[in-house]
This record gives sequence, structure tokens and C-alpha cells, in this order.
Amino acid sequence: MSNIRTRFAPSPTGFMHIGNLRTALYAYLFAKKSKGQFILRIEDTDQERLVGDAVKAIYSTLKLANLQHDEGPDVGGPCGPYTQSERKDIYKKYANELLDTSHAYYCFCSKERLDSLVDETGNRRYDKHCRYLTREEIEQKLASGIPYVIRQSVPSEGVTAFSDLVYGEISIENRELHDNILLKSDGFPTYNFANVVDDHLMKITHVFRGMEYLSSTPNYNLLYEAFGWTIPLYVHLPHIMRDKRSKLSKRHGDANFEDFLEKGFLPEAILNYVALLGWNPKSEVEKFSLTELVDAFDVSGISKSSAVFDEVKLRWLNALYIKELPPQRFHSLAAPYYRAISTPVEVNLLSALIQTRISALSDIPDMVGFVDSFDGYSLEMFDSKDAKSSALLAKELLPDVIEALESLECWSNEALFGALERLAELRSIKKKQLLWIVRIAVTGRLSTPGGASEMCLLVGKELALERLRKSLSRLRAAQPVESE
RNA sequence: GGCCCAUUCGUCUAUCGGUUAGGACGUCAGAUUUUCAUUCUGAAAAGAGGAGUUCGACUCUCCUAUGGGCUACCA
Repeated sequence: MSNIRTRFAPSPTGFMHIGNLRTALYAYLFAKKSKGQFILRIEDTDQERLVGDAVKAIYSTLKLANLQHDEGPDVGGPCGPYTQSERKDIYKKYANELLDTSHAYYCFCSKERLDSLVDETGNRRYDKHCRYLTREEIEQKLASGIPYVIRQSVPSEGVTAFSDLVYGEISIENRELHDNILLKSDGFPTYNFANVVDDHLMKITHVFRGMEYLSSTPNYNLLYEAFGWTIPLYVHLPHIMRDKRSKLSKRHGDANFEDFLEKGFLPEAILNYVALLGWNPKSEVEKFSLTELVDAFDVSGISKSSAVFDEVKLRWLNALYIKELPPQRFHSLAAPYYRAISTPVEVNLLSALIQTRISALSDIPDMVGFVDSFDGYSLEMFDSKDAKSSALLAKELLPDVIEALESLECWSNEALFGALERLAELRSIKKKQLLWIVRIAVTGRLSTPGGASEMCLLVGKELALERLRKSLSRLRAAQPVESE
């Protein structure tokens, strides 16, 4: 194959679905791997389903994902226009050609007649009524202005087979095929026609698309043959599922790229994760940058069965990406989440602490919640089997802690830790016991973005001492509970 | 209903006739530690079912079951 060209052809009907993103990714990877072109085409032939900003969402997603197209409506190219609604004349011309060669025919059937064709299972199958109209009848109906569509004329015998790069040999009996509508009465083509014309005209060599097109591909091949065009290679992709039963759906609210960004996932992580859904790199490597993906990608690694989207694993990958962010970069990503905090804290320190401890940016509010809300935490938190500490021990030790920290000259992590370490030694207890207590007493949280000394450092001397005292008085006020 | 496709641990997957069926996420259990978290080690965890073909099937064939897709003047 001399010059590989792939395309991503979304229809602007809403947000960018995560499954679409993966299709775009694979098409991009495949093209780039062989130094070919990746083309963006907007399939806006259904005027009723168009959504206002959907095209914008497509551009922004591709940009954020760093999937740069070589040709497209916004960047132009030799095969434009790249928006189907601007190509009506082209489809018309090719439809006429099909009409001339009897591979297509005018159909004047009304909606009512079509509806009367439903069978006992509730399905409708066009009976090819207009296929047998005489030339005179056609001329007459055309002349009297009856609305019409143009339908593909499929042979009623034989089989149409093709070889998919993922699914292998697929063959379907022609009698199962429908006389699809190619051109709608509003003059717009259907997907069934436009994709063939455009893929040919845009010199697409490999068609990447969802496996829902597997059974209509024979129709398209018949069209290519009717035109005498070369049939592209097909790469049909398995679906990404929400669970075993249902596809990931826009309806569910969390299946599009924007939503994941909002949840605090990094584009690189999402892309990396999605690449692995339904494709295996034939190695144990799981973390890939975009360029590494280009290098590693191979259609032979694409699987045939659908894959369930697992946000838990995405979180794991995302955590990896977050950890390796330059500190300044992480801080600027995290900063918006700090706006809600009213207690003054050293945010740079906060960032440094949480960067290694979160899997998504949206974990931040939970993680830093203790900064503003402290009162009323459960004193049972002092009881830890693991740290061998208890509320009783806390009540006993806190006065000493307060005293030791009050007199601390230098409020640094080293000084704090040293002081607490000495105190533990003095009271001959394990430092882990003490540190557990101090950490809880200062934060009121079981899980914190750092250890005891770091938490003291973060909230500052004044607030740390205030909280230690508060915790102590709460412990003193509490009725001693009999050990159960 | 018809046609097409799929089916390995909970999830993503490896295996392309001969393996103790491997890895990753998650889970659980230990260990380590400048405290939380990390890290490390270990464990539990799978070939939908049934017939064939074969010396031998997760791998090939067929049937069944289950799931998905298509069956629109949607893509």
C-alpha cells in the first residue's frame, strides 16, 4: 500500500463519545504509523439530528487528545469540502450515474405505503415496488413533482463477501440486503451513500468504524463495484460497553470525553486507557504516550469482542500520569480546586503532598476537606489496631504534644518530626502511635494527604495548636467507653 | 422473527493443537517505612454448555445457550 489514508467521520450530534474517540485514535495511529494522512470529515447529512456546538466539540476533543488531522473542514486539503452538507452536488452527480447504469432507481413510495409494509415481526422491508416502474411512469411522476428518493438496486441472488481486517471473512446473501435509500427526498445523501462516495473521492485506503456497519458493508461494496471503484480495506471495531449488556451511552452521562476531563482525568491517560480497550500491544507494557502508541499500534492486536469500560483501571493509569507531571504543572491543574478553601494554607506544599496521592484531580476536594472542616469528627478515629493507638492514649499524650510544639522555634517538617520523635522516645512508645494521634488530632481525618508532621506544617503553628487543644478537650469531655 | 458478530479470572487481556492457562487493574493477606499514602511479597480468581475432528483441544468444525449489532428518508 503506497499511501495510507484513514479518516475519522463523526456526525455532529452531541458530545464526543468515548467510543468515537477510540475509533479516531486507531485511525490516527494507523495512518501515522505508516506516515499516511489522517482526515477529518463531518457527516452532517441528517439535518434533524444536528446539534449546535457538536462540531466545536469534535475539534476541541481532537485538539485536546492531540489527534491532529491532516485534512479537514478547518484545515482544508485537496479533497474538500470535508463537510458532507457542502457536497450535495457531488452526491447528486454520482447518484445520477448509478441511475444511468441501473444500479439505482427512483422511488416515489409514500411514507404511508412504506409503513404498510411492516411484517408480523414489526419490521419493514421495502418490496422494491418502484424498481419496476416503466420509463414513462417515472417521467410522468417526476414531471408531476412527486417527491422521490433514490434507492440502491441490489441483486437478489448471489452473495457478497469481504474480508475485514479484524473480523475476517464476512459473507452475506444478497437476498438479505435491502434496496437502501441513497439520496433522501431533501436531496441529502444517507450515510449508506455518502460514506462510499466520500471515502473513494478522499482516497481513503482503510476504513475504521464501529462494528455496527459490518452487516451493511456488503451494500457499500456493491456500490463500489457499480462505480468500478477500488474497495477500501475495512477495520471494524468492537464496541465499548458500559457493562456486559449495554453499550456506553451518552444517556448515562459519563461516557464522553468532556465528562472525563471534568472528573479530573488527563487527556493522555484517557487516550492511553482507551487505546488498550480492545487492542493489545503484544507486550506487558500498559503505559504509552501517543508517540509510543503510534509505534506500537497494529491492527492484528485488535480484538473481536466488546470491552467493558472500567473507570477503576482508568484511575490507576491516571494516577501514574498525575505523578509524573512537573510540580508546577500539577499545581496549576490543582489550583482551581483550592478556590473553595478559606483557611490560609501553603498551597504549594499542599500540591506537593497531594500530587502523589490522588488518582484524579476531582479527588482533591475530598482530600483537602479537612483544611476547612474540622469540628465534630469521630473520636473513634484515634483507635487504630494497626498503629496501636487509642483515644485513651491520645488523651494522655496530647498535653505533652501541645507543650512540645508550643515551644518549637522552627516550624519545619524536620523540626516537627524531630520533636514528635523525641517525645515518643521520652514516653517510651512507638513513634507510629504518637504520629497517628497527632495526625488525627490536627486533621480529624483518617485519610490525609500527608503524615502528622506534614499536616502540622501545612495548617501552620497557630491552627495546629488550636486544633490539638480542641481535640484534647473533646477527648476529656467524652465519657470513657468500656472496652467491648 | 431474519441476518451478521462475539463468548478465557469481577474487569482489560495473553495463548494462534501439547503451558502448573501468563500479565494488568481491583480484592484479600503479610512485610517494609519519617508518620498518611507509597513500595514490596504472596494469595484467591477464568476457557458458557454439549457433540465431534485429533494421540492430544481454550485453540479447528457443528449444535445449543447467552450477549451485542443490523433489519430508518439515523449514522
